[in-house]
Formats: sequence, structure tokens, C-alpha cells
Amino acid sequence: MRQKGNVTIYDISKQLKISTATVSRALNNSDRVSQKTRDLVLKTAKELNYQQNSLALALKSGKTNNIGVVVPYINHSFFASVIRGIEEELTPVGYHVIICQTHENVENEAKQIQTLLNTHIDGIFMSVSKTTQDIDHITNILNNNVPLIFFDRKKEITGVSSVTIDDFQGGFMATEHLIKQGCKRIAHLSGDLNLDIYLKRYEGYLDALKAYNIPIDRDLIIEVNSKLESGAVAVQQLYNLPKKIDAIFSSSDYAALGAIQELRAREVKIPDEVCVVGFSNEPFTQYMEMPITSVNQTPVLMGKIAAQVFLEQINEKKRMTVEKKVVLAPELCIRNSSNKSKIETKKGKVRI
Amino acid sequence: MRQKGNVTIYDISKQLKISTATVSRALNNSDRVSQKTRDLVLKTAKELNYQQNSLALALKSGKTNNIGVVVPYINHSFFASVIRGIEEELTPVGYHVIICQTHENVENEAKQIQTLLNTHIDGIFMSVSKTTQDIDHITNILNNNVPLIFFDRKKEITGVSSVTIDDFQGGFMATEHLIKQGCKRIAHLSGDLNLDIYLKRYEGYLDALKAYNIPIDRDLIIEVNSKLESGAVAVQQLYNLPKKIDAIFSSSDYAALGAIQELRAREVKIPDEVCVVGFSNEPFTQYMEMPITSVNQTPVLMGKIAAQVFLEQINEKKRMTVEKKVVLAPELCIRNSSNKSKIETKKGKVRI
DNA sequence: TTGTATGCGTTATCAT
DNA sequence: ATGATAACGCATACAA
Repeated sequence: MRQKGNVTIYDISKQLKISTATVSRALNNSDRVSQKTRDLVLKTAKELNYQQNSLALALKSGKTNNIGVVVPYINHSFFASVIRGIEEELTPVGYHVIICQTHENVENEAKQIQTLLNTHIDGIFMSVSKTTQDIDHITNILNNNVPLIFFDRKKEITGVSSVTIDDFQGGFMATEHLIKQGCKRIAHLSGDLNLDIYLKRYEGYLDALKAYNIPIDRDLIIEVNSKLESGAVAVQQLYNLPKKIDAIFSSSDYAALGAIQELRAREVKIPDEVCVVGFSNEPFTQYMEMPITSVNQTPVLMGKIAAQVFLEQINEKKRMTVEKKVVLAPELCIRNSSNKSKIETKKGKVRI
Repeated sequence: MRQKGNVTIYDISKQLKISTATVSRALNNSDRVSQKTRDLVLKTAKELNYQQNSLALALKSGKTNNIGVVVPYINHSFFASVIRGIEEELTPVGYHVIICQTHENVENEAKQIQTLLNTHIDGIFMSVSKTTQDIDHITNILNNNVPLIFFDRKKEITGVSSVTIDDFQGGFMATEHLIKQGCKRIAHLSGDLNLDIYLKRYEGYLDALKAYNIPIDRDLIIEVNSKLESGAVAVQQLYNLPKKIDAIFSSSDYAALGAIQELRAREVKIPDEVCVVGFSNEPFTQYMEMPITSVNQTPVLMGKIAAQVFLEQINEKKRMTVEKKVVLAPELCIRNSSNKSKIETKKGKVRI
């Protein structure tokens, strides 16, 4: 008794007086059906408007054609753009993208992963939460034999592929740019150094200073969060120092903006007296009256590459562990907040 | 032969030497099991780390606990925030959120809906694409007996619930605010008037002018798209008119920003000579050096309400058609671009 | 209170 | 080339 009116291979087999097995074979382009029956099946399938029931297929094959994406917040510009990239790459090949938020909380992260595994997704893309130290819930993904791809924020786990940008290079490029603008006392607003991305940007900053023989002054390095206020507070702190700064490289666009607001309140001329560079290329950086120089992480591309890595991985999966680390080139978008001499956007180099 | 190592109710039944039916009943809190067996089942289920196979359940019940969200672009601030709201409301009750993009293209929209229906989602949330005229692919959702909730951009279809903001009120509030600032020649940058939301904002604008006995000047009404350039072009056009304007109400924040840039290029003082109000409360509006007054659509709330409407709907579903239209109150965020006299944010009223 | 048997829609194995 | 049937894991109508 068909209640939902959905037509199945059984309906086709009944109408054609053949077995469901033959119908299935015809539908799946098996070479073990005569051309004649195949045509007949295809024809009546179209007539009856047959749609394969993906649920039955999923139960049988264990493959749902769903993938999960786990991020801190889905409406943060960066993550939303990565997800866009993933969707655009995976939808055309038949996948559906399930999104989950962790709110930067490990417990949520673990719970989301658990429910994803329970619905038998075919893969998980994730950017770990800031509070994630313990990784049992992540290795659990691998134990379930589900492909895992990190993007941006990752943990070092063997057998897990990742797509990130070269944060070191980003930090280096930003700092080098400031140096070439003639800046000598360059402050750095770093993020939480327990997170790899912020550590790398910080190291890039240090390395650029060394490369140009500029002494490192620990007083100029301040840890902030990604809030406007903390950028403002940092500037206050910097202006309590005896010697003035002439540039700020911030690991966060929001902190950079807060810093700019505080500088302006102190009537400091930007970029003439102080140049400012942010990180992430948040949409607002380009819309300001004084657009903010920032490092573009090319999030949509990052999502697309992550999707491609996933597709490669499930194809190659012949009982062997595949691990691929893609490192995208950051792109320095030079804007008025640091541009004394009208230079153009600089691109870094890709490493794979 | 368990290949995936996944434990099933069969494993439990075998170990306990009882039937799978009893195990199933115990697991589902049926009252037709003795307390003793129930405890035993629950205990061994925990020991064996039993996880219900949601795929089998889905095949059996026809309910997947997945819902689909169809939007033009997932990384546009407004849509991303609505999705966030949906996720936060639905995840706690066991749903997964699948996202799909249409790129403002009807064919994509139809295709996305089709594949969603094919995976048997339990509901669809959507904001229609700008190019959508024909709605057969949308009514098709209802034919499949799948609950549909519109948010923001909707079509008039009986039996379909929707959550929107009161765009008319938003347009009215914005215009009234400008009038109270002393503005008399208020231009309006409208969006595509085929879309309901833009039409309503436009009507709110007209109504406010009438209410305050300000003559309507057709020359001051210009249709733009949501790009910066079109806002700038509109200003050029407005400044070709013999009489000067003293305010702009734009249905788009982007057009408003473009207008501001052009005004500034012409050295027009904002807000003293011209006040500007946008719509959508895009993040950048508050981060500018001169923050832009805008109408907040409270997108996260919109998503949460939409989710709640969905949950009500599937509960009440006793063969009757449920249709609920929720209209949220817009919130005028008054900022420097229109604030000659330091007023605070105004809230509208909710209609249900 | 518990067990047996069936169906959800498909594919795969084995037989014919 | 085609058919019969088991299996995927679960819930439930019906029996006992």
C-alpha cells in the first residue's frame, strides 16, 4: 500500500512484469541488462516520474551524500565565506552541506560532531574552537572512518588533511610592508598565542623585524581579543610608553579598527604618523572612509580547495591514509590606513 | 556479520537473549516493558555503546530530522545571521540544517529544492531569489507535503507561513525620522519594486511624506541595485536637478554608502546638509567613522522565530493547513549620518 | 510483558 | 539476461 504516492522500483517492476532486480540494474547502467529492457525501464521510470529514494540507498550503502561543517559561528564573515566555497564545490557533485556552530565552546563542538557522526555524514570540515585543547572528540571522527578536513584553525593530527593560509607569510608581508613605508617602531596586537594561526602571524612579524634589523621591543607586543575595545585599550597602553610608535600590525581587523578609533580620538594622523594593518580582510575594512589595509585569507577559495581535497581523499581511499596539507597564499590588500606612497595589492605564494 | 562494528538492537537482543522488539520498546520508553528488562536493556546499551541508526529510522518513519534552508547567498550578512538563528533554535531539538545557495537564480532555486525534496527533509526555509516569478517549483514543496516557511522575501501562497519584518513600517520610520530632523526634500533610493520588501519600504516612504504633508516629487525616487556604484550614480542624477535635496532614504545600505561617498566627493556636509539613512543594518554601517543610520531587520531573531513557527506547524499537523504570518518590528538604529540632534534608537511594534 | 514477522526501498548475491 | 531473496537497522501490528 503506497501511502505517500512515491513511486518505487517495485512499481516499475510490477508494471513491466519484471523483477525489481532487473529494474535496479537498468537504472544503474549495469551491463547485465538487455538494451531493450533498459530502454523500457528508463521510459516507464520517466513516465511514472520515478525518483530514487536516497534514504533507502543511504541505509544500504552507508553513504548519505551529506557532509558536515563545524565552525564557531556561521554568520562570521570568514566562516560564512568558507562555507559558501564548500557549498559551491560540493553541491554540483550531489552533496548536501550541513552546518553546525560551536560558539567557540568545546562541549558544543563535541556534541555537534557526535550528532553528525550519528547521521552518517560522508565527511566533516571543521575549524576548531578557541577553547579546544583535548582532541578526543576529534580523533573520534577518524575512529568512525569519516574523512576529516581542517580549515584555517587546525590541530596536528596525523592522517588529517588541512587547508590553511600561510599565516607566517601573512604576518611577514604585513610587517615588511610597514617597514617599507618607513616605519621603525611597529607594535603588534596579537591574538591568543595558543592558537596556531595567531602564533604564526606573530612569528612572521618577528621574522620581518629581524630581516630588516629592527630591534624587537617586547613592550610593543600586546595580546588582544577580536573586539574593538581591546584594540583601543592596547593603544592607550602603547601611548603610555616613553617612545612613540609609528605603526600597528594587528592580527584582527576588529582590534585594528578599535586602535584606529583610539588613535583618531588622540588626533594622531593616519597613515602619516601611524600606519595600521589588520588581518582577515573583513568587509568593513574596504568600506571605511579610510579603508584599512588587511591580509585577505581568500575564504571562498579556501572552502573550494577544502572541498576538492575531500573529493580526492574519498576517491583515493583504498585502505590507505591520505594526508594533504594545502597552504594558501595570503594576499595583502594595501589601503589608505598604511599607504603613504600608493602601492598596490601584493600576492604571496602558494605552497602545497 | 557486523562489518562497521556498529552495534544494533540485534546485538543487544542477542546478548540479553530477548527479542529485538523488546529492546526497541525498552529503548523507546514504551510502557509495555517491565522495569527490569528496561533497565537491563538500557544498561547493556550503554555498555555496548549503542547508537541508534538514524538512517534506518529515517527510512522507516520518513522523517530525517534534516531541514533545508534556501537562500541567494549564504555569506551575505543578513542570510548568514538568519541561518544562525535557525540553527540555534533547531539544533537543540535534534535537527540538522542543510544550506543551499541559489545565486539569485530561479533555475538553481528549483534544482536545490528538488534535491532537498529528494533527500526527504522535514521542512524548507527559504528566501526567494530576485528572479523568481514562476512558483511551480515552490508549490511543488507543498505537493510533497513538506512544511515551507518563507522568511524576508516571500511569495503569496496559501498555506505557507512566513516571517518577515514590517518593511512598510521600516520605510515609514526611516522617513519620519528624516522629517523630524527637519528634512523636506527627501530622496528615495528604492530596490527592485517587483520584490515585495522594496515595494513596502517605498510605500512606507510615500506614506510618511503624506502624513507630514510633504509633496511627493517623482524625480527624487530612483531605483538602484544593492551596489555602491548605483548609489553614487543616483546622487549624480539627483544633483542634476534644479532644487537640492536634504536627505536620502536608501532601501539598501550599500547604495547608501555609495551615495555617501559621492556626496563626500562633492564636499556635501553629512548630516548637516544631507542626512542619509540605509536599510539592513549591515555590520559596516556601525563601523564607519561616520556610522550610518539604518533599519535593523533583526535577522537572528527572524531565524529563531521562523524555526519556532516550523516546530509549531509540524506539531499541529493534523491534516489541517496551518498558516501563520509573523511580522517583526523593524528597529531604527540612529547614527551620525542622520543625527543632527542626538536621538536614540527607536523600536517599532510587533504584529502577529 | 514478550516474541514473531513484516515493511521501509534499494542493491547485491546467488541461482536460473 | 533475468529472477528470487537476503540484507541494511529499526519500529510496530499482531500473536501469545
